[in-house]
Amino acid sequence: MTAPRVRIAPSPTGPLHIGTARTALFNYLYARHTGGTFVLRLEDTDQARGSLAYEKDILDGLHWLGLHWDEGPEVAGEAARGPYAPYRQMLRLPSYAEATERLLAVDAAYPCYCTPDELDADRKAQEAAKEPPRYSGRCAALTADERAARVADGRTAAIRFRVGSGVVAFDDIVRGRVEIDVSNLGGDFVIVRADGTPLYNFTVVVDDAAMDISVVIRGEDHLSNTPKQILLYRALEHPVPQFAHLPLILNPDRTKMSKRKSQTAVSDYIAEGFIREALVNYLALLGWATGTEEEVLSIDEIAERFDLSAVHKGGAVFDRERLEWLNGQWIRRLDPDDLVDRLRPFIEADLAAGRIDIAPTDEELRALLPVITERLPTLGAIGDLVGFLWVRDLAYDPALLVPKRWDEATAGEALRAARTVIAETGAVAFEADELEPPLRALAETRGWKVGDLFMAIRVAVTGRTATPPLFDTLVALGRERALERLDRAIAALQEGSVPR
RNA sequence: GCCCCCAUCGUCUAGAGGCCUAGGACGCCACCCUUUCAAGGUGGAGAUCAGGGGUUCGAAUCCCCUUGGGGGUACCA
Repeated sequence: MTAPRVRIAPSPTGPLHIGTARTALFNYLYARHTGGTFVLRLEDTDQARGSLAYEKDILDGLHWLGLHWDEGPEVAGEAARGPYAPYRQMLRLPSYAEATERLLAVDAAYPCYCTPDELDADRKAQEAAKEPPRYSGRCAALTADERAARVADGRTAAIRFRVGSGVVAFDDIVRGRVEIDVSNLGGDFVIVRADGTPLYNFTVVVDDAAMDISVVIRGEDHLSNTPKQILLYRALEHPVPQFAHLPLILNPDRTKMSKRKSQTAVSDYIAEGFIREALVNYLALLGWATGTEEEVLSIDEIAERFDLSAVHKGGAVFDRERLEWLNGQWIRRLDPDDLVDRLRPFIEADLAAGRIDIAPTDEELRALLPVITERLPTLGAIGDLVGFLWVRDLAYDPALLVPKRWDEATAGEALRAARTVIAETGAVAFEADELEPPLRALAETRGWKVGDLFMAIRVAVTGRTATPPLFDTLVALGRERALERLDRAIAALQEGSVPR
């Protein structure tokens, strides 16, 4: 058996969808596992809905995920590669025309002059009669003279494919044997619009045949298209590829995942700070499992274990909580320098949005890593976590400076005492190990709970009650700025501006 | 309506006739660790395997029916 050829064929009618990414991933995994070829083809014939911006979003997203294709079109400065070019449908128009001629020549297809109004009326009548909608076959047996008459009438023709009769069966790699009676296909279907542009069911077959695609891996929503396509393969006298229909990714209400009910754009996940390792890991485990208890796996480890026939048949609800957990797992596994690089764009974004005033240097960020990695569910959480380090003026409710067990006077006194200790200690070496013992000693001699003292200091220097470890935070802030913030907190308490 | 597909904890899943009084993970709860928050560790609640019939010495696993859910029914992809 020769190496399989698989493909992802996105249509640039919207940003890269999670579902498309998952289908691309499974194709990629199958290709890598079997030593096959992964092809990218752009289905850009829907000129009305498609756009270049979407095209870029899709390609960028695929690249970002690490789903690099072996063959594909020229895009964003990248040259086309592969022996089956072109890899975009608008450039393949002649091949559809040629295929159409072949079908017409053997009468496997015929021109249909029905107007939209006629078709509409047919459909309505069928609906009223409680019959399943199907093409009436009005133009199926027109004589040459009758056709000529309609052309003379100025009518243009769509091309319909003769569906015939019988049962189409195929062995789906994930679903097993599927059989559909051709009489349920809705009659002869249109393959070329009256304006001459080809339709999906036709172009996929012509392209997949031309590109020698041997395994078609796609979403379950295409299952019912498959018999039509098999009929087309036969009429075109091309071997029928294998099919594998993947279970759908679902909204929480178990309907097909949609923009209306879920976050579906991959770019939105990227913008939130999900990392590719996590998204790939998560998506691969939606509808498929290794059969072992391994859960956190790299794309290469997954490719090694991947088995299309073990893919589930039932749909899977997209669970963001689990994705976040995996994201945390992967963030903690990242190499520190890599993490600094990946964090950078999020810091820049915070800066641009005015959420912070100063950007840390790589060294500063790197030093912070040990205390922030385990607190980062997403990269985008960096600002929430330690943004207080990079703002000039801290804004917070002074009431937070007073721990539950204390009153304002105690808080003020504690902060003054702490300030003195920190000022003295820091003069030698401003390090966590140097700061902690004297502050603990202070709490002890005064009979304060360490937690209370530390909390007062924490709020004074960060403006928040939940932060990374206090002493690391003080060090990251620097001696001068820490003292400055303590002074401001003390002043705030003295002004009596703390509502109880 | 018609056609097709599917069905194990809330969610993702293991399970391919006896190893299952159904295992893991996320989430949830408790405890431990602990200056807060996380992370980590330990433990717990949570599924009569949709229901009913078969087949079999034996069924979550095989067959049938019912129910429920989903997908498709375009001169969209």
